[in-house]
Parts: sequence; C-alpha cells; structure tokens
Amino acid sequence: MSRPREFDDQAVIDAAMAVFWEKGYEATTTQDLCTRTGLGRGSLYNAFGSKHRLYEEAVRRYGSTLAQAQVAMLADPGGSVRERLRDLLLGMIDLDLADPGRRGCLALNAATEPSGRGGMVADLVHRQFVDLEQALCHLITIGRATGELTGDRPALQVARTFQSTYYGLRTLAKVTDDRDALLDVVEGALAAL
Amino acid sequence: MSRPREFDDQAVIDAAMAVFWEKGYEATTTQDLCTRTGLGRGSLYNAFGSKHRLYEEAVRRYGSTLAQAQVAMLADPGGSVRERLRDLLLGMIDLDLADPGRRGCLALNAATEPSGRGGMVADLVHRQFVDLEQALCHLITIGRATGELTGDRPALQVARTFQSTYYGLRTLAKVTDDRDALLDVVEGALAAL
DNA sequence: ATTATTTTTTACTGAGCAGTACAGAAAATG
DNA sequence: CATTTTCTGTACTGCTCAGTAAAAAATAAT
Repeated sequence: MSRPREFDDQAVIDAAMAVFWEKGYEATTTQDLCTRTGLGRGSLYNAFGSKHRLYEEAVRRYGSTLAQAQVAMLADPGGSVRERLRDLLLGMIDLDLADPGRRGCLALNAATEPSGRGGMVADLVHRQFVDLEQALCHLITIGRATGELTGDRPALQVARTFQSTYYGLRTLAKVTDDRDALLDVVEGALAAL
Repeated sequence: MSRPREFDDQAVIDAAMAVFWEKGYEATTTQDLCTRTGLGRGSLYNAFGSKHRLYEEAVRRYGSTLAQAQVAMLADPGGSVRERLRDLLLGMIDLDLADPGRRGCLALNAATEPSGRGGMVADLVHRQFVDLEQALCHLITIGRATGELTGDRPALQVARTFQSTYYGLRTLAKVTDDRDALLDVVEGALAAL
C-alpha cells in the first residue's frame, strides 16, 4: 500500500559522499546535496532525516566501498608483502597528487573536522581505522610466516606504526606537491618493516 | 594624528586562534570571534578585513608560537636524541588524550579542512611542515654525529618518515582513547631511527 | 474505481550568516 | 582648544542556511 521510491538510496548516498568529500561537512549545504543527488528537499529529508544523518551514511559508505577495497587489495595475494604495501602507498601518492581538489581520504577528513569529533562519525571512522590496522597486522604476520619479513617487534606494533605513517603521508599530500618528499616517506615506512 | 587601538592585536589573534582551533574555520562565526576577542564587529573588520584573513593570522600565529616552541624543544640539547623524540611523541599523546575537545594540532586541522586546501593557509601550513622536517633532520644528523644513531639511510628520509608517523599519530588520537595503540606507534617510530 | 499510504514538489519559515554604513567617541597634532 | 584622523559600537543589509508544512501525484491493495 505504499508508493516506491523513485531513486536508489545507495546512488543518493554515493552522490552525497562525493559532495562531503569535496567540501567537508560544514561547507556542504543542503542545496548542494539536493542538486548533486537530484532529489528535492522533501525527498531528502523524508529519506534521511537530516544533513548530519546523511553525512553519517556517507562516511559509512566510504568505509564499505573505498576503504574496504583497500583492505581487500592488501589481502589479495598478488605479490610479495612488501610489494603490496609499497603499491598501497605509491597508489595513494599518485591519486592524491593527481586530484586538483586535494580531497585526500574522506575518513581522515571526517576524523579531523570538528563535526567528526565524538559521536557517530568518530565511531565510524574509528572502525575503519581498526579495519586497516588489522589488515596490516595480518599482512605483516603473513610476511613473517613466509620468511619475507624478519623483524622481531610485535606485528601489531609494526602495523600500527605503518598505518600512522600512511595517514601522515596522506596529510602531507594535502599541502605539498613534492613527490620526492612523499616517496621518502614510502621508503622509510618500508624500511621499518 | 591617529587614535591608537584599544586592544592588543596579538592578544586578539590569540583569542581568534583558540576559537578556530576549537571549531574549525567553517563552523566559527564572526559572532564567535567578536565574543571571544571582546571586539565589536567594526573593530574586528577594521583591523583584519575578513574572517578568512583573521584565520590566516591565527594559523600564522600558531606556527610562530606553539609549533615553533616544539621545534625549539627539539633543538634544545637537554638529553639524548632518542629521548627528545620520544618526549615529543609522548607529550603529544598526553596532551591529545587529556583534551576533551580533541582539538589536535591546528596546523593539521587547517591542512585537512577544505578551507585550507590551496591558497595562503596551505602555504602557511606547508611552511610549518617544512620547519618541523628540517628540525627533525637536523636532530637526526646530530644523533648520528654523536654515534647515538647508527642508520645509514638518508637523514632527510628518516626525518620525513618520522614526521609522517607523528602526524598520523595525532590523527589517530582524534578518534581513539587507546593509549596502548598510540604508544605502539611511538615505539615503532623510534625503532625506525 | 476507490481508498489508503507514501513520495514528491513547491513554497515557506525563522534564524543566523558575513560583511557594511555610519554616527559618535577618543586621541594626536597644530 | 579646534581640527583631523582613526577607532569603536550599533544597527542594518541582503542573503543563505537547515529544516518544515502541506498540497499534489503516484502507487498498491481492496
């Protein structure tokens, strides 16, 4: 007895995610969201309730698509552990430097913006951080099992350090064009394994 | 032939810096700035021209006070190089976890917020990043000269990696309370020297 | 077809925004 | 003490904001 939606919720969230990624939460207006999703104000509010709830959905979706793809790429046994980690970092440098908007990583942006401090957004971001940490830790454990990696420090500690370096790399890429400086970080991160 | 200001520019910028640090650029209103600086709108605009120009001043001031103090602390020959670097990281963990507002580092916030992508703010932040990089590089060079550090990788590369890890650490501290996880990053960063 | 239910569209709301205009107050110069 | 110049406070501008109200349209079940 109900009328079906004319739009695909997921596609709308994707569009909203793109806007929040470009402009951040505060600078994004509900008009931006209507324009980019193609929905009227009524439909948007009927479906998602508020700008902030839609933001939460966007952050969640980022985690279940792009962030998850990254984790999956790490898990894919396509090469040596070192190669996989290097590819991760080099790929992000290419992506970040090629993006004129310097959007960076939405999860990092969300963690840093005041709107993401505390509350649901912080939880969602934290979960994505833990996911990456675990994927890295697992990968390092694999590398040690095969004998490729030889360090004797706790694998989790190494993973966390690598993760931290990676996040710093993406932050640096926001304000510099110096590819060599970023490549130094890659070399350093790999040397620490 | 002119009437002198009733306020101290520097104190006003300090107050503005505090607001921007808490709320970020977008979420800060001109009313917030008037309230916290104690100035009327007229005085504020007469002295600084616009919200964004005042933001630039705030970021600049952050660099010349807090960030500079950090660099100075690194340069102060108060202990071994490792100790100084460890103190830097541990001090930041304490600071970040003790702050209920989780403001983190204003320069990192400014680099991440869309308002800081490109333009004067990005330049100011970039300069602060380079200052820290140089200070770290110098410190590592010192450590090697005294024989305390033994690595053979380029000092600048090691410095950049450490810096990146440090920035990642501060980002992680925005969304986690897990001190042990952050301490793992410290250990990993020091082990990479 | 009629009815019930939901979505969509449109227009609207009150509040808050960044920035401005201007009158009056306060100092420095002569 | 008068003049000039700058600063300060207040009131105001036009605009945009997030969110809402309600009518119109579309579907599904009866």
